[in-house]
Amino acid sequence: MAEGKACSCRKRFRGGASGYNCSFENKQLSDPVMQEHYTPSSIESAAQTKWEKNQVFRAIEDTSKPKYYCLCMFPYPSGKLHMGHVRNYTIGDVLSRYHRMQGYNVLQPMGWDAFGLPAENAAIANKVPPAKWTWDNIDYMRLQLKSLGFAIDWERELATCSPDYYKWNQWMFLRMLEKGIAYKKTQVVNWDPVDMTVLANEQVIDGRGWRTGALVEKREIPGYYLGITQYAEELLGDLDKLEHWPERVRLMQANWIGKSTGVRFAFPYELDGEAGQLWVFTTRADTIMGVTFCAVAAEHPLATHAAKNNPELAAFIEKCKHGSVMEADMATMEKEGMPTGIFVSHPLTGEQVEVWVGNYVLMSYGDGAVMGVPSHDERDFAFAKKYGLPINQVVGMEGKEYSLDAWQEWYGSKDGACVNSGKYDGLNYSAAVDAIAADLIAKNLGEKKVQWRLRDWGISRQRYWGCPIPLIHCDDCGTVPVPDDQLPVKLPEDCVPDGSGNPLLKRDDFLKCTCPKCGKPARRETDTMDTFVDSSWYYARYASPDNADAMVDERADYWMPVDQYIGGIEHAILHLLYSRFWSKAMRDLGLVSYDEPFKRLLTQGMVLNHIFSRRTDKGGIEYFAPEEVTAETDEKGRILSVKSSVDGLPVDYQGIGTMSKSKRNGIDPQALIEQYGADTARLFMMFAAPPEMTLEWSDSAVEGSFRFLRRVWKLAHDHISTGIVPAYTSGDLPAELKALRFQLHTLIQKVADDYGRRQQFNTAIAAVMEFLNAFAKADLKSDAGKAVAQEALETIALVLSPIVPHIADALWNELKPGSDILDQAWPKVDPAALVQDEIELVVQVNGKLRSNIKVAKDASKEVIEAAALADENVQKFVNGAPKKVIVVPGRLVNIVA
RNA sequence: GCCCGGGUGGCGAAAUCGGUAGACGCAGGGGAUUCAAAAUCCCCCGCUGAAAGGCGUGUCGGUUCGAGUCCGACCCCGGGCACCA
Repeated sequence: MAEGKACSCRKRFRGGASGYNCSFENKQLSDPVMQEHYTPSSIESAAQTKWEKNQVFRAIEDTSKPKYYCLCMFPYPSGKLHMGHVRNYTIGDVLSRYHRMQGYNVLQPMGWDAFGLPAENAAIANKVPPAKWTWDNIDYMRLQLKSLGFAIDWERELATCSPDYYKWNQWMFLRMLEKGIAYKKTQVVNWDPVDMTVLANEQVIDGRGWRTGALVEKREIPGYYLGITQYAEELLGDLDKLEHWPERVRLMQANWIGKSTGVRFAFPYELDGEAGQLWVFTTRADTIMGVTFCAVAAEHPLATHAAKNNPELAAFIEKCKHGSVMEADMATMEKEGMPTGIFVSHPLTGEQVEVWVGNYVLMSYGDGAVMGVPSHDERDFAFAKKYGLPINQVVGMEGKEYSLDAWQEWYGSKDGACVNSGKYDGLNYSAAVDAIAADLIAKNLGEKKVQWRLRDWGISRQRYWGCPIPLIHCDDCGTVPVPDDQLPVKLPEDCVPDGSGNPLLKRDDFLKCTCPKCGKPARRETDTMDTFVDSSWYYARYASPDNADAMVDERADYWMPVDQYIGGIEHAILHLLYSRFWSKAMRDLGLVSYDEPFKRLLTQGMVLNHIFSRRTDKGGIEYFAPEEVTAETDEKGRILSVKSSVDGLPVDYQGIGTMSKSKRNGIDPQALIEQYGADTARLFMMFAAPPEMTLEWSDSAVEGSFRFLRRVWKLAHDHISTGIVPAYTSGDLPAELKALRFQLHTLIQKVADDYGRRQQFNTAIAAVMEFLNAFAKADLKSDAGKAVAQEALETIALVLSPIVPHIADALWNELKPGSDILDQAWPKVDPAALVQDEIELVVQVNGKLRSNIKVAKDASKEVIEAAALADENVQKFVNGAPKKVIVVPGRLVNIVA
């Protein structure tokens, strides 16, 4: 059903597009004179129709050219494009079109990250099946993307909610199951006791369910995990190979993976006559002599045991089990604990140490228990102070006094040496760790261990709108994988979730099946996969989107890895790490041959806008779009108070944040495109800020981008209306034209550097604007002037074409009739144009700018120094002989007086 | 709380390797053109000062002939924190 839908809408679009393509050709024939005014709507539809008709962006494997696979993160089909999408896809389009001009065989595909929670929310709100809502959104957003004129190969379009696609999620999951990469264990989820449903983190607001307002509970349920930790070492090590990734992303991933080498050791104990061991992990084994307590997670077996005859402790444990599962909440909440009355022996001293239950100890990290060294761990220090536990200093630093009054930074330092630690006294950090580890190992109570912060990836979701996990539950055979020839397990597309649990549980036609092993009636798994699974390999599927028999084929060997990946910085960790892991898993199954899927990464900054909200009476949050509120501001423009324009009641201002559908603060680019055209929208987004930086939305500057395009059009029109001529190639020129050509050819270099190496487009645009200012001022009426004007205008069309392809196409049609700008190579720099005789240097005295001097390009240091000292203005600030003169070739002279 | 970014005129920003702070644009002011308006073109536009000059890149301190850029401490804003995508 999903597939049929996709096909029909593609046909619909093509039919619609061909309806107006004849107007373009008619205009060419009947109206050979260039329009005086810039009219984006006709220019843009003409260019887009031509591109679509000639299929110019179809990517075909061609080993005679270097390939360039340029990929933007595919959008979630939320309904409309927002400015973040325009930014993302324009960056990708500029890079794609630029590389095409540089001779690459370019692939730029597009698809839809089509499973996910918002479709279920929409279903709850509007009673529309998620499938219909999603496919309708895709149809609309595809049209929006097409109206922006991106050089996309639409033949490769995919949607993750199509069974053609998610069949391979299921197939891959079964292979991972066979290899032991996928496995089952319990997971902790947010449970809404009123709706009897699992909530996503974003559906929990201040510990309460978003719809019911009920206090959310933590609940342990079984789920499937992918063993990403099996790849932890490689995922960390290979970060070094990703030299074209931003350093900050590699850093974030390395910290996330979090390799720490330490010691895992045990506190022996005897409980009800039975011997046991409480295992903990620490990176600070050197402080082990300072242990004054141990803390275990609420779910730890010792806690459970102690709670049996201790109702107070049982209540505390119950309280710990409530509340959030989010790390941010865990880290900021008040650290609380309660003693269990159970004592364990210190493994080295034999001293008795009491075990506490701590709400800050995570069962999922390490062994679910930690040693407490309040003297040298800030969290333990606060905990000990709160509960009056002893604090024994065991690390000292020369010249530093240990005081129990307040925590000091150096207490946690690894730069000190052991004190009050018996035979370990005087040892530094690493020597102490080694000695203590050796002693623990000798006692059979410890081991050196590498601990990872990275946890295995839980992929089970108790939700409807996702890829079904291909398993069958049989009373006799247990959990049985769905055989490959029965894939895909198709999701029924007519369900309408109502917020109270997974609607698949009510669908007998989905649930009921026969056991593949014994043939008896059995029940299908109703959990679906995390949508990060869908996005972990779509980039590879674009290479072979039509293959019904294999996940990927040999065409992936041609296109992969992705040469340039572009997406929001918010994906720096999870999506990119999961994709890297999935690639390696595919490689180990022999499906692909690359180790890393993305060669070069550009992380664009988020597009931000103001967020307005109000509490609902149930304790949930209702968001207001910026146009639905009126704000009062102070003289500096800061928001003081906000009211709803509808009911006039106060609204909370939540500050600035990323544009998102859920927060209702997105700006729809449609109005912008309709008013100014796609080229202006594209130009403005590229001009407003460098791609990596966050961008606070403001629509006041759009006008300037439009004005610039109109100016380009007018200058070209003025030139063309007096007759086009061959572009200048060689011959003597007057100084003014020489200077203009110097600027033009510097511009070609500058823009190529900005597009290709720096990936910074705002400065490229500024450089073209600067050149255009000079061009407009120049006198180009002579024959030589006209030839240079032709050369300049052709060059401007070429260098701007990646950013504003429609106007560039139209200008090219006028400047070089009979040829297509898409077939043109990047303009060549004329070395003769770059020759300069004189250069200007800045002269500073004591680091302060005092003058400028002109010297011959190759003037010696002595000549430059003399010229600088001879300068009238410089002499005013220099009395007598200078102490020192610094000459920076080609830049400046600094005289130290 | 932890990890990662960012902070420069009224505003978006530039300064790419430590070398002219504010390119380019928006907004604003003045003028030209026009019967008028739109559009366009020209000039001004960090603060201070009559000028010479002085001050100025979140705050405080340091390194350097020279710091927006490097180092240390702090403040504010944004992103991520594993079930939003």
